[in-house]
Amino acid sequence: MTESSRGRPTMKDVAAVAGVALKTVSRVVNGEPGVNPATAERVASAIERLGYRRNESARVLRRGRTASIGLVIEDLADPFYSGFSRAVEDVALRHGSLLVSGSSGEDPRRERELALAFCSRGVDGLIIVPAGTDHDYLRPELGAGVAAVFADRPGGLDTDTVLCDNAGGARAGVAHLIRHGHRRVAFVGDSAPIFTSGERLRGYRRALGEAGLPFDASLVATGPARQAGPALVRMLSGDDPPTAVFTGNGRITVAALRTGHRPALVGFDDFELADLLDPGVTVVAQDPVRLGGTAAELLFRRLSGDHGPPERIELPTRLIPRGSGELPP
Amino acid sequence: MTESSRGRPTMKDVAAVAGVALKTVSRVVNGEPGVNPATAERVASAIERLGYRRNESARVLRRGRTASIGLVIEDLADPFYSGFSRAVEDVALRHGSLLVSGSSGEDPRRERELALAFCSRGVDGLIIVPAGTDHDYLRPELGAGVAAVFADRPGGLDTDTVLCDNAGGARAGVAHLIRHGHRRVAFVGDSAPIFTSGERLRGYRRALGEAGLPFDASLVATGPARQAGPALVRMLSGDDPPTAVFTGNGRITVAALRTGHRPALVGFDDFELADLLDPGVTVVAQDPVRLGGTAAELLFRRLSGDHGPPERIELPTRLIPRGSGELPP
DNA sequence: CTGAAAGCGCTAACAC
DNA sequence: GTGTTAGCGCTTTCAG
Repeated sequence: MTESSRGRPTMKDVAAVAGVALKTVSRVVNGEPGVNPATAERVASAIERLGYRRNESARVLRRGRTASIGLVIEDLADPFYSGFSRAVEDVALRHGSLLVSGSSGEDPRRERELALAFCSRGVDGLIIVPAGTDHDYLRPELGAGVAAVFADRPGGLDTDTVLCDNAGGARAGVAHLIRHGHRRVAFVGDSAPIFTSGERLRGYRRALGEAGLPFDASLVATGPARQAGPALVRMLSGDDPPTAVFTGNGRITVAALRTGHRPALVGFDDFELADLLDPGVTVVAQDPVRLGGTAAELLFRRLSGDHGPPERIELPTRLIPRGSGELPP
Repeated sequence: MTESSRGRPTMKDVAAVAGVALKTVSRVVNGEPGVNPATAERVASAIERLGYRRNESARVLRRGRTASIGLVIEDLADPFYSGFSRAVEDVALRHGSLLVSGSSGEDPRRERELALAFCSRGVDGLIIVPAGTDHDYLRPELGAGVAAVFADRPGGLDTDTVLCDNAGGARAGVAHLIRHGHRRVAFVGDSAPIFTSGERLRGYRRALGEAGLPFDASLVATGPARQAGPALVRMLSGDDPPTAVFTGNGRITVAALRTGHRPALVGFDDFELADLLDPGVTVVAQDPVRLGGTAAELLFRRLSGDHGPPERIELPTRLIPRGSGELPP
């Protein structure tokens, strides 16, 4: 062994073996110009022989940038977010960055912990699906040069944000049901304080209003997905039950399907096999891959020096009729 | 501003503000014992005032450990791996570690790149779902003290490995079809060189053998998931078609369902909504969450100093009859 | 084209 | 209890 005792070889070890100065090794490792090809060759073979690999931690300490970005989402196991994350990963890869990620589980404290832990590790930028609304904790980090993009929901800071058209999508979905003759349309959605849930509820009310239908609070149920099924069953077995249901996200749509009841149904979010059920499930689809990709592109644009004013991008949704939304009352 | 020019405040800055030595700040930040409560309080308030946060890169450079682990999977967007990843994340969180992850896309070169990039960043350990079979590239890293666990498939190195009982599961699934009267059972699976695919095919053959049925190569199709549908259709429309199909993974099961044909079917891997289709899809379920959790626990056990011989754990599968596997020939 | 020296922010080892 | 010193492995000056 040539290197100093146990542990990985360092540039110093490589330099010793190649018979050059440490700085020359650095030049070769980083592909800097201005090294004699013969020297470079000697260094390269020393690197090979020693199995040398650059220590990123040391490099980061010196340079300040890590070529990594942090991602905070709600739950990696949710298909929506896993597609989203994969898109972010792909963009990161294309920009030579690694991805550090964590799930907040809709807990603002955990979101904060994760984001700050990522910053401590010197990520160059953050993509955050906000669990909370207060993001003052990020101020010092942004001041220190970390870029941040909010995705899926707006955060409590004026930075780049990528959303999808929640209200418009919900409005289109509910209007679709009304167009098919329904006058009592229920809304079963996520917990009310969640931004996307509120927006979708807003779209629901708007569609009702535009059709001249009254808003009936007894037709609205919001809460965690696991309560959605029972809530829907209660509604359907009450007096003057709804003939159609709009579900506020993919998990709730599935919960609704599991109740065994089959009212006319349009759900927010597309999901695998929606087309194979009987009837096929009509959905308002958003595109998690595009959402993630857009957020990541925005982030890397900032990282490469764009200092324009914060952008707010809203992606469109798409209504996909498959049968359940076209059932008559 | 008290701290040196722009950029984040350092321990030095905190020390200056608190009127103590740098080392005292270090003690407080790391919760080391032996600091006068009053002093600690002064330091704490200086930290608060300055918005100080410990620089992990510097800490890592000094200590050698990062409190982070690396995860290489096939595709984060695949529900199987997203459940798996989430389980790893949860265990990592419990051990105070962050997760750096990347998708190999079944490309051994990319697997290697990711794993080595993680090592360069000083991850304490790796969990790898091998895309390739040669893992010599990891030898220097293991030598330098990085722990590694292979999951879902064995790697080319004698380290801890967590698999599921692929052959046994497939055998049980195929036997189930045979028990329901089928004598011509097709196998549609993933590309042959993939470990899990080979094992499942082995289980298929074994079940045939045990039932005294001949192996007929024309009833076997292996390849990427997108070719599975057409291959199945070809089989079903040939002379003497199969009356039942065993599909080798979740994606292929879905592809089979999309063909519109409805032979008796048992699929490897459970998937959401399998029970809501008509008929419900009988599956051999493995548990990605348990697989990921087990791999992570194994890794952290090594990281906390267990030097026992490499373990190889095989998790059981579970046959879930739902209708499609009980159809008569 | 190549090298020597300084120092990134922190922790480990040892004083006081 | 607290402070001083050295140095982790690298990049950044600045000199040859």
